Amino acid sequence: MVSKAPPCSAAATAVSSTVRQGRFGVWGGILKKGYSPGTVTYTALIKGLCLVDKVGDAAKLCRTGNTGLALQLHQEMVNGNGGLGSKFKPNLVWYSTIIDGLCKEGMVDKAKELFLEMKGSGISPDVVVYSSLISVTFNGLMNALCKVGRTQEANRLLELMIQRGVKPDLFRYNTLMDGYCMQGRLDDARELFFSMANKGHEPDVVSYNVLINGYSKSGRVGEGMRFYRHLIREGFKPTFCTYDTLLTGLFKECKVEDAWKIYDEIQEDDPSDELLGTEFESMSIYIAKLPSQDVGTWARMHDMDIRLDISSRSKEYEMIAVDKNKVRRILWTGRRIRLCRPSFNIGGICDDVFVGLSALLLFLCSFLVLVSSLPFSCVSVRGKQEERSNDWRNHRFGAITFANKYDLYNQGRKVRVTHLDPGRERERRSDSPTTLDQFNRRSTAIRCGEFPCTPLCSSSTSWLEFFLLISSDNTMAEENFEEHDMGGELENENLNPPEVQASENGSGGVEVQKWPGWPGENVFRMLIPVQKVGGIIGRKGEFIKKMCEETKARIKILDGPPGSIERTVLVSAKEEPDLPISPAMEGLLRVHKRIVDVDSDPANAPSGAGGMVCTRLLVAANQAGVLIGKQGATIKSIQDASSCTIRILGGENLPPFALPDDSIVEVQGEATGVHKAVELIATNLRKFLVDRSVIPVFEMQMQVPNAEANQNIPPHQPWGSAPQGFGGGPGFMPNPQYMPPPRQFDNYYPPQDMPPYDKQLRQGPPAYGRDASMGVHASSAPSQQSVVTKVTQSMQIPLLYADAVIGISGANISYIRRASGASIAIQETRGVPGEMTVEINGSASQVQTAQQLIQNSMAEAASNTQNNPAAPTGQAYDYPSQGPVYGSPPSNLGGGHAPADYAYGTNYGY
DNA sequence: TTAGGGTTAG
Repeated sequence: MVSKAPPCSAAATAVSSTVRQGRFGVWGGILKKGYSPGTVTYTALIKGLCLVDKVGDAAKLCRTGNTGLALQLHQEMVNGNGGLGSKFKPNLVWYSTIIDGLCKEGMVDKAKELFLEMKGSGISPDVVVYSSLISVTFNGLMNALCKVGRTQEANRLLELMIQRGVKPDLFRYNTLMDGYCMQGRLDDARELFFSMANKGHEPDVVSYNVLINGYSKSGRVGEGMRFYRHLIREGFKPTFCTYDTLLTGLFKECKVEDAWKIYDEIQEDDPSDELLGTEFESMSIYIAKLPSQDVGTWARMHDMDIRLDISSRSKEYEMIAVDKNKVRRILWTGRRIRLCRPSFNIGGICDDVFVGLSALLLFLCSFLVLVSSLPFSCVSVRGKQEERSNDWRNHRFGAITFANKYDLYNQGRKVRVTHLDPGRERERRSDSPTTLDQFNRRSTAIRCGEFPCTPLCSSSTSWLEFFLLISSDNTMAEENFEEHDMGGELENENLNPPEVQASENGSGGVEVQKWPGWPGENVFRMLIPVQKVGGIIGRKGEFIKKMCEETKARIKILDGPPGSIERTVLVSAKEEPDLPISPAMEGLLRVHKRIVDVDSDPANAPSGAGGMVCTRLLVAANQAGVLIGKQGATIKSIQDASSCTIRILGGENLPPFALPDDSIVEVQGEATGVHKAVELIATNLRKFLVDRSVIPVFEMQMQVPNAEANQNIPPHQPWGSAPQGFGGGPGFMPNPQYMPPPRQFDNYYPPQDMPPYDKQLRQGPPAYGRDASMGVHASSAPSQQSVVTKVTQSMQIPLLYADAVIGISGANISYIRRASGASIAIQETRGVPGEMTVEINGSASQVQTAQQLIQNSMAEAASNTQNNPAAPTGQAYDYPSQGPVYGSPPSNLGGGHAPADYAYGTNYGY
């Protein structure tokens, strides 16, 4: 702020005279320009305003951090001394404004003093004055140290207001309800809601929002939903806040399916895109906690066209395409591509310097494209690289895939690639349009020489971005974007010089090869128990050799880390698009046949064939997404056709040698069925093609031991054993609802990619497996809800620690809620004085995180107490109890009673 | 007759 006030005395004189002449505009302009007047000037201005009956404006000046001055002037007025005092007496507006200013600055006692003084001088406070005091009193309630006293104070004040004939207005009711909600007194809030109409105030949308918010925060979102339905029935238009609070509650309580329904409703009811143009915080919170392995949910969110804010996008990749006519944004997760509404979030982009830079570049590119006559299109591929992963490849491969997918090279387009590597704080770009071959060679150089598969920079994440400037007048039609999956992470990377080949297409014609290595290779990875390895290789390699010869597939059993119970069989072969079963599929099925001893002729089936077997395939996350299909349709159809149970597993189920983005497809059932399922799975996955040259990379990476991250995994199910129930395998806890009380955890911070304690708490298989195995055919709503298994845990905490756990203004508990994602309710422990019950609800990891954070808070408080024995006292807290458990709720409140039923006690101590 | 205050979400 500039401080260039004219010399004080001169200014004061100038102001006084200016103001007296009513020329406020001049001074308003000066103030707006950033001049900071000195006290003398201010005083002169305020006095001048008062004298010309602009009391409100004068008092407003006092409120902007000038309460001291205001009080001084006030005193002058009251005492009647000095120039102002003799001419101006404080009136209702003056008091009102000053009191409000004091309240806002936390000087409640001084505000009270003025309140009394005002009444003493015969000025009756009106609803505005009461409101300021009540608001501050209620806000003060959030302060864990004194809220009990403040509740009563606020109630008394309200009562006084009513007694004096000052009627609460709609705002007041809403404030009051919110106050009750903040205290967890939801039943009181609810009663007040229903009693409002009787007092001549129909609830408005804010009234509903307050209650929905209250219920959402207290883990009673079901009731929040009822109010939401009520709101709709009454013909109100929900606001952004309605939805965001409701969604927050639904996500907190893991009612994901309901949340999606609400989101659908928003889409239906919001054709103007008013609401959807804003990013839902609730979504972001949910998404931030969504495991990247949860492909189904990700895919579904993209199907639903859910917008993500910038932080949520860090989990995925974003492509922005600009061509001469259209600007499009494409969200791309798990390499599934989705076209979104064209929009740029400038505000969000500014959150991140690099992203801002990228956006700038992109805009420059788009500017070029749009204003110049150059027939260029610009495509940006970017994403956040996570430490210890090889995600950087995805971006580059994404760029290549993009170009390949739209056959840009073959159409004679030239592609200019710009790559930005902020981790190294330098920019690298190719200055001339490249051919595919040049591009590939450059990519190879990047991959081999300049991009180790280790963190690019010291921070845990860094942004990577590629720009393609594609010389074209081609229109990348929207439908092209819509339906394409982007294929595997290594898809269509071509490092070899172009070969000129021809292959027959389905109609018998000859089609020139589209790009070198076209169409690429199928790669399948099957996990097998080590004891089955011999059965595949055969004596002197006879089996494996024969299988390779007969199927034309490459079959390799990868080395595993010492002691591992599983090995990977990698089967690859060039795709033959016209064959119903590609060579690699054939190879995979042959290997599988050896594993499960299944015979194509059931008559020759060995005795084991009728038993239950379990086959596991390793697939990239995006492949798992494809297998699941829209609403789980694909996985269901495979299960139906094969009579098997198929589950997609991730996280702790992965073997140590799995790649970061891998999932397991586990098929359980009768051997013949499992074999059929494997065939169907392979059929679905054959469209994921990689260039031959990257297969060794695959092999190499899978043979790099990564032991420490996975050492504690419970042993996998024994091969071929009967499918287990949903209780989890050995090493899993039973239903966590009945777990013993939590212990102290020594190391809270888990490895980065692993949700804490999921290993211990996970119950049952992931949702898709479960839904499918239960034979759910109801097409309307497959239970996505179970994607996050809900757990409830209670902790008994001495009230001594209430302050530590809740924090000032609930700051700690809010933080814990937010950090853990769990829904946390605190209430008195019935029958145990001096203790409170903290009920935590959420996914296993959320609950565990919350528990740990609570314990941390307590431990910290305990150590502080040791250092400072005067610290926490055993004060009882009522935050945030559910229902009117604490204190004495206002008697006869609401519930259809007459207005006269408002009785808040009688003595108000002002 | 009005000023003056302003509720929910992040």
